Amino acid sequence: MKNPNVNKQRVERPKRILEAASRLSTHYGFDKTTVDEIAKEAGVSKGAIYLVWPGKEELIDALIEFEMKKVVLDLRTRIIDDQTNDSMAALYRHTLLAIQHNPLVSALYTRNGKVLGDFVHRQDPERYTKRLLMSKESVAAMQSAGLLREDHSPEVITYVFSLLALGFLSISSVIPEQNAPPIESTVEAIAAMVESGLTQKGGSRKLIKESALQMLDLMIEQYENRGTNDN
Amino acid sequence: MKNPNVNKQRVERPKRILEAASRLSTHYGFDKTTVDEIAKEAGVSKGAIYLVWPGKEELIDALIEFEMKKVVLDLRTRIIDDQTNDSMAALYRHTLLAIQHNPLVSALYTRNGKVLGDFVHRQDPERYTKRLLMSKESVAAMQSAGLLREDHSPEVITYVFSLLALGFLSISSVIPEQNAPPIESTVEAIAAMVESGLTQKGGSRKLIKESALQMLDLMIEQYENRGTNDN
DNA sequence: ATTTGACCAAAATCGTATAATTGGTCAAAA
DNA sequence: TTTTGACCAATTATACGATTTTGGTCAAAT
Repeated sequence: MKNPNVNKQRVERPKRILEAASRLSTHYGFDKTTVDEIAKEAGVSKGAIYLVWPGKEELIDALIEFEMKKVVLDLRTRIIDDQTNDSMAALYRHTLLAIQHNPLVSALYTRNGKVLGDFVHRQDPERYTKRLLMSKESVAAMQSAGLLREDHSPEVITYVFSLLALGFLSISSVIPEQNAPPIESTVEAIAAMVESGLTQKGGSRKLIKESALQMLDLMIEQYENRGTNDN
Repeated sequence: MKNPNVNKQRVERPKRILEAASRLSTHYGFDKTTVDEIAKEAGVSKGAIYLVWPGKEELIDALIEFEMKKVVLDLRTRIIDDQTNDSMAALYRHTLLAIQHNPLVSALYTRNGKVLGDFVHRQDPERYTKRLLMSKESVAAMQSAGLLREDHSPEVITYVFSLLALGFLSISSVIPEQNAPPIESTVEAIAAMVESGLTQKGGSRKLIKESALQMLDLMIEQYENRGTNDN
């Protein structure tokens, strides 16, 4: 406790382990990645992992949360950095790209069995069906704020957002990337479609960015609280 | 040859076999369905099947063509019957519903391994990636005719059409149907989105229907020619 | 001239004994 | 006190022979 380096080392260790697990899992899948390999990759012993989590299952849980948080943080900076275009389209575009940029979350979303393995599926199927896209509630809130059209129910809009993302993320396995147009133009077209088809004209651009960031900060806060808790 | 019933019986038999194969394959998948079972279900002997096709592989090929043709015919009647709404939105809506209505084609589109089995994947992967949705060429033609927006390339629009359909068809495996909004409202929202996001305002409604039917008739003709050929 | 179904070789499946791997533990080292 | 890694039980992979299933054939029946 005297040496702050030791303390820092200790609090950063779970993170290092998760990063190792992330690297290996994206490459070989959850099932094919062993606890031993993760330990080796993280430069710690196997026992050290069991000092943090009671079992591999809980490690995977933590890994998924970790990756989801990374995506949310990535999305946050994408939105903040983009100062030229505070539109609903831009918001959705950044969301798609942020998810696509993260292989594990992408696999989780598309239910890619190769990466997820049987591991994740064995449990109750609902467990990993966490919402990354806007929730029904957020959509409803945005409708009230005059940002999204109100002639579709929040359920339907949320559903369309999801299916659009799913299609975007899975299409590469049907149409090989070499036959596909550049991602940028695709995302651009999707975003434009969402903009003209689902948003309310004349909504405050400032409000869009604000409420999006508010939503994300809430999610980040939730991740942080959960991470602090026992597990 | 004297009795016309015999002749009719003969020409209809391949169809009966395909229908039997269709029934069994949608239920058990290609792999789990045996040639013998198909013969039993169709009320013919196994040899009779080999009188029509040289092997199971060719039977599956024929089955897929058969189902695709069914979808195209279904789509055709949907479009013709819908006299109230000759919009691009309606066209796309009918397409989605027609595909979704056919389990085999739906499985082919979403690459559902349970139904397709290893059988279809063993071959060159391109083989069964036939376009059902509008081709690049059709899209380009519709752009020239002022029906689709020209600020996206034909490739991008085709790609977005595909990914949207893929998302629509696969979402049920991620979000269970009980948690989903009614299909009608979903399709409605998607169609509205396509309409406002990808179509050119002021395009002739008559032209939309006309060119759609023209395209479908061309496809049907192609199926018919192929069916007449040797195999 | 057609159609059938018993028949066959090849492939898939099953049963199982053996070997290798892996999640998890804990006495010992640091 | 904290961390490690040899160790173990249990699960999973492998090998392989026996058994069943299945795609495909063809002499016989219709």
